[in-house]
Amino acid sequence: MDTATQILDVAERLVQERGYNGFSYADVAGELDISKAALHYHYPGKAELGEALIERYATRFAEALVAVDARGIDAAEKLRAYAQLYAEVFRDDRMCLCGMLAADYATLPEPMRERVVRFFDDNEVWLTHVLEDGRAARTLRFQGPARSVARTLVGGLEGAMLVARPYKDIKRFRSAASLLIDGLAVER
Amino acid sequence: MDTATQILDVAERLVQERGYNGFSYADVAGELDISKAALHYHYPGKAELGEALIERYATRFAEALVAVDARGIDAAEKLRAYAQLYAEVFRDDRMCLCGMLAADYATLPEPMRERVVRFFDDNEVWLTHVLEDGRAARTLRFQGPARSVARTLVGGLEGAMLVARPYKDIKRFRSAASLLIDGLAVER
DNA sequence: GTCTATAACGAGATAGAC
DNA sequence: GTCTATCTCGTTATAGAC
Repeated sequence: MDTATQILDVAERLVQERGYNGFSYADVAGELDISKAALHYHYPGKAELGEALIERYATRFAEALVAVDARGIDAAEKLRAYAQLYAEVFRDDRMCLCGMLAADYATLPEPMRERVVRFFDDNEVWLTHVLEDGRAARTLRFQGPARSVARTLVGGLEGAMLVARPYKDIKRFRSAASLLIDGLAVER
Repeated sequence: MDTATQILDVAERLVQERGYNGFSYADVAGELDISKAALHYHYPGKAELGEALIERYATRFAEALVAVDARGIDAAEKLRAYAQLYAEVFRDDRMCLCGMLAADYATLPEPMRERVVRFFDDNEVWLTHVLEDGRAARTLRFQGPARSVARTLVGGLEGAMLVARPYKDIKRFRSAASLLIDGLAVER
């Protein structure tokens, strides 16, 4: 695997575990046994590395959502698949990259901020469509704008990860995710 | 106001805005126009300052919950009052102190970790009682253990703050909080 | 209690050799 | 592409005077 990718892998994990202000070039270089200078060759500064991290994470997440759409499952199942994406991130004590960066938001350079917001916007758009489809098909039941429910779901899942992480207990996360989603599914 | 309290006030805001790894003794000293050494006199190290921050925050929060109990309102109204506590924190771009520290959890000294977890535990206990009371009085309706719903609420509100903050939009927070809580209230 | 001065270390970044 | 060496600055912390 090429160095640039290895750097992203390590830095991604470190940000998800420790936050943007909780890791350094020295940490990444140390784990890969390369010099900090090599890191600066691939990513000129921490800001550029941060942008690359969000870019890759958001792209992969978007692809995962396309894959969910391609499964041909109903809206309620899509929501469960969506929560499952978060559950996979939660393993080995990671927070959602953009959830973590939302906490660090006030200290982020502007280009990173924009990409974090776009990540949430994209998630909301996808969820909004799923929710509207589900309501139309009567597999989901909720009141008010689908967009509001979508925002509640994004926040609810991000927060479930945030609070469950200190307990290192994925059941805590799964339990909250189920309550959030099953509350929307018809036949409860 | 004495210096120790002024320090807590400034440090609290900085942690809530920027995170534990996003502020420094120099930031606090600069805002108060005192020296860093004076800061070390009142709080020997960043870890001790951090402990004092959580201690005061958790105490005030617990007092606020006692005050809610003293109002003599029904369980559904108590939940709305609980969400209102979060809404007040959300003003001027602050995250819940312990929600922020949950993000920084991996980098915190052990004494701070314990207090963060205790904060969430205490919140869950209070909410669990409210939920059980509300279910018994038929002002709240939900399935499964009250403790699970309590955890979903804590996570949902923390996450709503986390995600709404980049948008600087309290309506985003209020909307999510309402959906979380009104979904539990009878007569929907 | 508060200051100045300074130590000790780490972070982000650059220069230039290989 | 990767290295060593170095720079500059910020951070946490201490010593000792006032």
